[in-house]
Amino acid sequence: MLSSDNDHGPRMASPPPKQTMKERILETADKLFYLQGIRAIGVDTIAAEIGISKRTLYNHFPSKDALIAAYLKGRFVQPRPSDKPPAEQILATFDSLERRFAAKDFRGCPFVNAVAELGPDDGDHSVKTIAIAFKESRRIWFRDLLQQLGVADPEALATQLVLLVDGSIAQDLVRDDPAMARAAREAARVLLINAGVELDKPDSPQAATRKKRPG
Amino acid sequence: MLSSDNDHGPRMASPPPKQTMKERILETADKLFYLQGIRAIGVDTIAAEIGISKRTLYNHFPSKDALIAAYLKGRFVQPRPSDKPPAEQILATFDSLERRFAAKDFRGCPFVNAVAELGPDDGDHSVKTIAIAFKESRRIWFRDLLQQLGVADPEALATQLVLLVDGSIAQDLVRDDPAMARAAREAARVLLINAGVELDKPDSPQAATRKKRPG
DNA sequence: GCGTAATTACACAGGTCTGTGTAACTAAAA
DNA sequence: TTTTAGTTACACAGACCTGTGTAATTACGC
Repeated sequence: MLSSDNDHGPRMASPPPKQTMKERILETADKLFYLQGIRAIGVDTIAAEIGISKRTLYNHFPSKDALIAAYLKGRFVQPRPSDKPPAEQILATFDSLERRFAAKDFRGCPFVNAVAELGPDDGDHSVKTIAIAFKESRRIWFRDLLQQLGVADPEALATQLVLLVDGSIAQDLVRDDPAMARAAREAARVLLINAGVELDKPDSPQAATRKKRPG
Repeated sequence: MLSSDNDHGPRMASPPPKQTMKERILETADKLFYLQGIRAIGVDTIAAEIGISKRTLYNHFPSKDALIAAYLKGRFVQPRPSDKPPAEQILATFDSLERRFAAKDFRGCPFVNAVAELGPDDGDHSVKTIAIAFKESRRIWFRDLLQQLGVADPEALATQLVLLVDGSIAQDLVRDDPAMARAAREAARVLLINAGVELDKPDSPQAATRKKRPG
């Protein structure tokens, strides 16, 4: 008996993976869509990468558009709640970004990329809808933390923080420079301090000084 | 004398435009590439939009890649020098952004979009090279203005400002919300003030206050 | 063994894309 | 007029794309 690479059957009792076929397809689509681009990857490529027939792929997803939507929905993960102080959580966001930038397989924000790629031709508009929901969820996450910190205008500051996040992502996408995350972190520190948030670790005695203007 | 590139020669007697065929192609490619996406637009579509044959297009550009490169190079425009005070110029950047966001035909940063669309399959890597050069030129523009203002670390602050620019662009791309530019402007104001820059118009008495933390 | 359900191989329709080849046409320059 | 250069119409190659149809195969539960 061959039982090949996992085990057998429709729901294969695979020792290591323990994945549904649908999960395997989605996982592979996620990798290729994100790394190479949605338009650049055809369903044949995905099926070939897994080693299945194109027909099997279409037995699990009715169309490529459905696969794209599933891909984006799968990328929509909420940050898990943390017991660390809110200010630390906020700054840790940028540390996490820096780590992801340093990774070889970082290719920007999948939602922004999808909107840029698919453009206004988004068939059922689900792509843009998902992208907007994701961006808003990030903003809300910041806002709630800022509310806990008691800042005067959490809505406005949360928006400014997501600008720094998305800005550093866009910059890193074209420049491949993880330092963009550090720059964003520094800017976020200034904005937080300006809003009255007390930060314990003054890890950079930057700015607030001013050279004399020549003239 | 060869009387430049429009005056006469093999061009058709077009009364109003006075454009080279090459310019017309590039102009149309620019519009379609930017609005619909590079991968979404074929050379046939561009030729049809102008009303010329595909053959003519290929007589002026050896390949679609060359046309893409020309499109991006054409988008690479330096901001013209201004005699306004540096701080005003910096903040005016965000006002200009807000105006562009409000326009119906704004679809994000063409360079970021191109990198996102073409991905790592960028044939001769010219796309990413151009994109990097553009982003850097923007940063340098900010940096030089900040140097004139005498801030302590113009390099770092310039980077933070471009993060706000690109962040607001990315956010507007998915959310279609020109308010992102205002949020970026407010954040830029805080960063400038924190760096010791004197701003004359305090157009928003925001932040710097802090509600009592519950607990 | 038998039934059931997933999967496979494979062909194919119909569309799009980039890029080329060619002969005829147009209009200005010489 | 003759030459020359740009343009046009049109066919076509070769590739890729999404999605379907079908009959054979596999491997399970019973």
